[in-house]
Amino acid sequence: MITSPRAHRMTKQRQIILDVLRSTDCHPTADWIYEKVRQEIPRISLGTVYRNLRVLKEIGDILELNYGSTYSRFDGNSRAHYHFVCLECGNIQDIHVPVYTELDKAASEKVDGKVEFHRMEFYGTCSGCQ
Amino acid sequence: MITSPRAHRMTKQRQIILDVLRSTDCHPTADWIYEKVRQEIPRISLGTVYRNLRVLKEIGDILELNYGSTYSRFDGNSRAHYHFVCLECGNIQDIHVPVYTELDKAASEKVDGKVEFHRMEFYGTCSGCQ
DNA sequence: GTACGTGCAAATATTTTGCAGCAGT
DNA sequence: ACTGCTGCAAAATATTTGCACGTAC
Repeated sequence: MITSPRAHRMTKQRQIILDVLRSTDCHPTADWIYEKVRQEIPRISLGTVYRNLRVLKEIGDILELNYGSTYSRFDGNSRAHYHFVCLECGNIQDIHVPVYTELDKAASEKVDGKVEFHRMEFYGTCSGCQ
Repeated sequence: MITSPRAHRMTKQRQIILDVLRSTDCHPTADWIYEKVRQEIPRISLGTVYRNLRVLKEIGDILELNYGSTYSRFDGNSRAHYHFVCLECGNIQDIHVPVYTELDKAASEKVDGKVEFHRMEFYGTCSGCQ
């Protein structure tokens, strides 16, 4: 018998978590998502939110960000893109520039292994904090 | 009276923590550093290690990395450089390529704020995990 | 019907902090 | 001497997990 890859069920909880994440352009924390989803499913637990965020990340539907904080933020846009992090307020913006895939090749030659992709975060001060 | 910038004292603890971090090319966790420093100062506390890592980071002597883990890793090399993270084992290598400072300028034009620097991490599989 | 998913609560893991005494400058 | 720093222990924070029941497929 062939071991099939683990099937994922689209539960009401998982769907709404994904919807919440896709409907915002901020990069929320697990707790922010929890509060938001609770407006639709009041009895959902924080554990369920975390479990679903992990699954969605493994599937590749969302990204987990952890830039300088003790907690993670999540991004409903899984296409490769860069971020701008404000050093003052911690806010994160998406940056709309094409991804420099050629950098992976340059890095490959300097590394003991196989490079698959990269992430880049720009840091500075956002206009609100100037 | 002029408020002077807060002075930092170079204690035995702080010096040894910095020495430990500078003498390794791995990117250790706070706990790894704690165990290492304990060989020299057996009664040091983990709280002291965390407090000093924070100060050293603020001074700019070390870097705090948190790429995909629930815990931070630290880097005794504070000059700008890139990292290669193995997706299998979590190991981190330094990459010796010149830093692309021109990317900051390109990002500046797309961002609502002032870009000061960037960080980049390459992901893939290290040779030991192939 | 099967086995993945859920809610709940307790457990982990990591990092921070209050306090009284210690030590660098 | 002044004030930052330390060890200790407890607290705070974020995330994970065991369990019995629920539900997507």
